[in-house]
Amino acid sequence: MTEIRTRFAPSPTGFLHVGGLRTALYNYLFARKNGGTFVLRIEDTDQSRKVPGAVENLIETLEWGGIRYDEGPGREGDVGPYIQSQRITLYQQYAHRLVEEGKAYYCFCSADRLKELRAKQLAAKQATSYDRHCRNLSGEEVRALLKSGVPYVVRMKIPLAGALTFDDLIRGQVTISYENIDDQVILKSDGYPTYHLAVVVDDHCMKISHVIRGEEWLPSTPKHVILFGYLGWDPPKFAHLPLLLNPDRSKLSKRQGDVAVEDYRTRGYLNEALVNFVALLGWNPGDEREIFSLEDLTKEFSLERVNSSGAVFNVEKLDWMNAEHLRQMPEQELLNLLKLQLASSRFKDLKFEDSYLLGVIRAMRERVTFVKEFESKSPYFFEAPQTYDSDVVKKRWKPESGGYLKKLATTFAGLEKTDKEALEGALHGAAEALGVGNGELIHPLRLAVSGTGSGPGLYDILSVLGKKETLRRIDAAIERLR
RNA sequence: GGCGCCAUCGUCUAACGGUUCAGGACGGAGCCCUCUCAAGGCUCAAAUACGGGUUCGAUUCCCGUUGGCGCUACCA
Repeated sequence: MTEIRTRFAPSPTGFLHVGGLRTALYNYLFARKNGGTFVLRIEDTDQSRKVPGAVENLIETLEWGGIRYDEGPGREGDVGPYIQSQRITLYQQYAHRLVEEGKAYYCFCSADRLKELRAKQLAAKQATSYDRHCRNLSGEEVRALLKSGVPYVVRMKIPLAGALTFDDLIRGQVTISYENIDDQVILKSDGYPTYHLAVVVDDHCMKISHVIRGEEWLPSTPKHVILFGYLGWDPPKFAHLPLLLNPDRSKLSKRQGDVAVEDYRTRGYLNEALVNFVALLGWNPGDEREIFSLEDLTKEFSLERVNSSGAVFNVEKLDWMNAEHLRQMPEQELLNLLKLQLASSRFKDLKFEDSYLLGVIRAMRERVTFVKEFESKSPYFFEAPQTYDSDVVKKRWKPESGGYLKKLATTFAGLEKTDKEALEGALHGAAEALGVGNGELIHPLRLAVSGTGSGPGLYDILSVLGKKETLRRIDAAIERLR
């Protein structure tokens, strides 16, 4: 059996798209699952669309997602280089070989002629396609044109009649008639190959066994299959993934929300949550599990379970998944994330003990979707309340509350142990002594220490804050809410 | 326009001709738990696009229609 080799081949025209993340992920998972190799190749054959820094950004973002390539830029294997602009002579050799063998031809048609042809076809309501004008040039004509320095491209010859059928691992057999395929340009006038030539040459030279890519490539796959045949190579197996869609079911794009992986990263999504989420857009394990680590996915993934219809990128479910991953995360890991978050917050100058932050984590973990919400949803763990929620004051703070809390404070002050049980016992005792229900103390106290009416259990808050801080906040509240 | 792909709750999906009043999850509604808010548990509403076949039997297979999307560049 031949070795499994997959590749992710983005063009460095900007940031990594979430659709790209999923494509990369599936390639990575398939390789991992089958003991194969995952290759990263940069397709930068369009000079005009190059964006500086995009390659570095792509790699960095992939690594953030935990998708580590085995071979690629900076991680050379035997079949490099892995950047197409460094391989152009290779493509040129093959392009000219195809011309020599009569499987491709020079085309000297100007952009203007092509444009005109197009306009004419459009006006006549015909399919727009190249009219193969240069396919019929004589040897002398070609030599003369070449000699006079007229710019040219190389086009592949598509058979004039018949049809081509290829197998797709996800879609089964796909058939397209040759008459619907253009004599595709494979080498541009600037000497760079087009995607079609480069992808075929590289997938062969890099010994790629499975081409797993987006569905937008399905219509051009026949061209690739023809090229593999012309070059005398066996084509790899193809698997065309369903598209990721906007809520309105158009192809996922900017405008209708974030599409860059980096955007989700800065918005606070966990890498494992985003990866888990995109993995499930088009694939499922066959049972009802939904929460997976990258490692789990590696064990479970199979191309057979990839489906063929497009999937809407539903942020609400992503949010839920992020919360799930947050809840499952080991405390120490969450602690590190929280420290990072705090370091870039308005509390960055304050110092908190790990044990204190761990207390915050235990109290808030079930209540947050993002790490930053530890800060935004419960700022009272990091600073005393400056104001008190007026609705809660109206509902919970009665004229006698101040007096009750004063009494409660005295009880607390006398406490030696201030764990949850001791605090609860003390509060119950105080309520009984005052002859009121526990709620008459609990609610005003929550308001006093947190400034809000919602959040973790009161005793959890108190035990995290500690006795001294609790008493200080009670005093402040009595003063201010008088 | 031409060609191709796709079609189950609002969304992600399960079902690989019959254990199905079509299952799960997100979101929504309600109830329980409860010091609040969450989390959790329980319950409810919500789908096989349409029309023909094939078959004893179709969500499942075939055809057509409709719809959506993609491709149709010297972009990938």
